Amino acid sequence: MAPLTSGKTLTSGKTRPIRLADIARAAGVSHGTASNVFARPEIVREEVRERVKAAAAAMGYGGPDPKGRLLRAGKVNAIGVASAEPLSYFFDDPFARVMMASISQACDATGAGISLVSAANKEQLAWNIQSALVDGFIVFCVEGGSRLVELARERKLPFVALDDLDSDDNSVAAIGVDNVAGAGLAARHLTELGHRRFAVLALPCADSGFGPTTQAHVEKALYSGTRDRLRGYFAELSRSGIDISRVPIYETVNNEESVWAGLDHIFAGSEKPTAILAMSDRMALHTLDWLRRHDIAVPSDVSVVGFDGVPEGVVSKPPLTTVAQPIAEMGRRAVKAILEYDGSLSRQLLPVDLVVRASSGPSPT
Amino acid sequence: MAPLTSGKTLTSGKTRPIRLADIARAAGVSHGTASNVFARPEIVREEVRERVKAAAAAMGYGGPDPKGRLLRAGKVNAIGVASAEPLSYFFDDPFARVMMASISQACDATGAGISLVSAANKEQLAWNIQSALVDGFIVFCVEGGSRLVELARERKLPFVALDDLDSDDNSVAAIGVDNVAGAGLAARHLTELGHRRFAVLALPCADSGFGPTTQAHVEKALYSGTRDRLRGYFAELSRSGIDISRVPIYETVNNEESVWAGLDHIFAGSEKPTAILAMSDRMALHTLDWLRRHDIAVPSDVSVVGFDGVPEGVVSKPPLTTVAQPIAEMGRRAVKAILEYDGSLSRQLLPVDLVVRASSGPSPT
DNA sequence: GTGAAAATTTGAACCGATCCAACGAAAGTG
DNA sequence: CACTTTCGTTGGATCGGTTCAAATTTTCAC
Repeated sequence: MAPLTSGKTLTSGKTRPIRLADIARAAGVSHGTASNVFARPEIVREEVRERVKAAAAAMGYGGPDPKGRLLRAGKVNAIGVASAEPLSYFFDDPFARVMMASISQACDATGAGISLVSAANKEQLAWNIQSALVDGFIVFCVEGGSRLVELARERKLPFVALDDLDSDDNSVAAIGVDNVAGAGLAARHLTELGHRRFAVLALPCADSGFGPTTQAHVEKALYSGTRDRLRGYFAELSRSGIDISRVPIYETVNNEESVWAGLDHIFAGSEKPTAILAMSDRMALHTLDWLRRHDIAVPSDVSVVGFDGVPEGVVSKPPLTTVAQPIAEMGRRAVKAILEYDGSLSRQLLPVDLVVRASSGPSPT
Repeated sequence: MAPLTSGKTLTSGKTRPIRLADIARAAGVSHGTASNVFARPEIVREEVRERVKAAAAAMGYGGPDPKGRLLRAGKVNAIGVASAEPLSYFFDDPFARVMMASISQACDATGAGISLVSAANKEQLAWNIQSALVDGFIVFCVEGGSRLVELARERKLPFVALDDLDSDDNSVAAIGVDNVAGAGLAARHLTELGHRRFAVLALPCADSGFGPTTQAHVEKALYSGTRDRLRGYFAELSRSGIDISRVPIYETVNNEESVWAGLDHIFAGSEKPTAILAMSDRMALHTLDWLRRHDIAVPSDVSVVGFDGVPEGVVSKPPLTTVAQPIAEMGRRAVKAILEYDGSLSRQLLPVDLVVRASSGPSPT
């Protein structure tokens, strides 16, 4: 039906895109008027308007190029969401997905677009952040968060770190939850159920891969959430008189392989835990899979408590007890912080909720 | 630690961003040289380079603004992914998610970014497409696809329609599957199992909401996939001697509410089906939920066959028999089509696969 | 027919960079 | 010492629009 006009014109073998100026010349009007025809048609006399539109159609003009407009307007009307993981993280990871759904709803409501910024390797990341066409960044702070924050800060654009309220560096705008308190809630829930033998599955602490680790090592974690959650667990366990130095900690990379390796390791010992504290629901869900495959009953043999509150935890077998973050609220606030940036530095600590479902129960011993 | 320089300077109450030209002046070099310091530092004499960098740091310059670079460079190095649904569709819908994961992997591999383009309402959509800073579009063609395609076409940028190989309009680059053949596979699978009483859950045909519909109405569906899948179902059922005029078709909007309403309607009749043909896995999964809640056993009472092949179908109760699209391959090809656009019009029809799992079995009658 | 008010149109300035031909200075060559 | 290279730097052109004050035309009242 519509002709396959290319928007380019063939001149001596070379092809050049059509500009607004070309249309203006063809229609015999000034650039200003031509621009108005597209941007504010109502102020242009009808006859002229039609003439310009006809010229545009005849030449296969695709409308004003946003690249040009952008420079003058200054605002891109899009926010960048950055992570140090590959782009597919946004669609694969349960926590990221819920967060993104919330962010996108907030963006939709205000008409802002979303640019996904990420990278397979570190050099690429820097370039991608530096050249992202956005009005601000929301930074996902898992693994490699601090570098990301540094890069975002250098752009001198509004940005907010998600879930990385590092108490050591409060010069960064951030929205997060009280990881210490949340972890404490999880630990207390289990001690109240009579559990005395624990194991912790930790989020990545360094770029070092996965394996058994120690409290001292976790204290140096790049991602403050990892550190704070461990502090929360241990503070609560100590209060119940549990010798935390004997609680095994296994550092994972938040995927099935490393979680299963961790459980293999933890359950190989002689003093098997009756309760697993997982720093993410994703790890907790992989744990449930592993336990089922090893015919260990949940929660009668082993209790599992996650962290995050992702929807998959509702339908897992059994449904997962977890520390729920107000993910939707965090997303909304992050978008608001970028879009309504006023130069101030907002650091918001949101409360978490212990959601008790069927993966936790009284200690068998 | 780092000072909270704002990248803006305060002049008589007004704030103005710092430009490369400001740095050049401060450092006493031409703007050409200042540009080189950031873009090709190796061709600038070290002494000068350091001086410029120092000036930039002192003034709180955040590096060359990509907005400026963009205009000159022409390429955005990002592809737009458009849908007529709200932005959260990309993170909520199982099919979209798998597709996006594949698209994002392909983008990561080439260093391209992703811009999500979408809109709550129609006017917004047009504007968003017209002003998206992208090098090309991948258009998700469910509901409202044709309008989207038209909008994308007007931008005169490379674009490819996903899953909308409308046989009536082959002037559009598209990557899709053989919907007729795929639907045929599903229907034949069920007829071979002895089923004779069918019901069809259809994807949206018009903006008209949901409710019972007819073959004639579906023929006019905006989204060609809906039409073609019905054609495929009915061609195969007819071949088995089934009176297709008596097969109920219920149009849904691909969500739980409309699917459940459809099933309420279908199972309210006297001639209850033994087999449900769902045009998407999402609908099929909602169907499994509905059947479980109504104590209708799958597959012994009713068989269900979906369409898409999303991962959720593997872990559903029972696992879903479906017509699997090569989603990952489609995503890869779509990205390739945009990034390596050479002016040609590629229309690719990919094969589908019947994946038999536990949601289909012999007819009870 | 005239002057003022209203409606349109114009054209230059600007947005913030990159690119490149030309130029100047330093280094190398015979 | 004159002459060619080589290296670094300069400044103007360009990318494709938008904006706004000023100029021009049209409309309208008297």
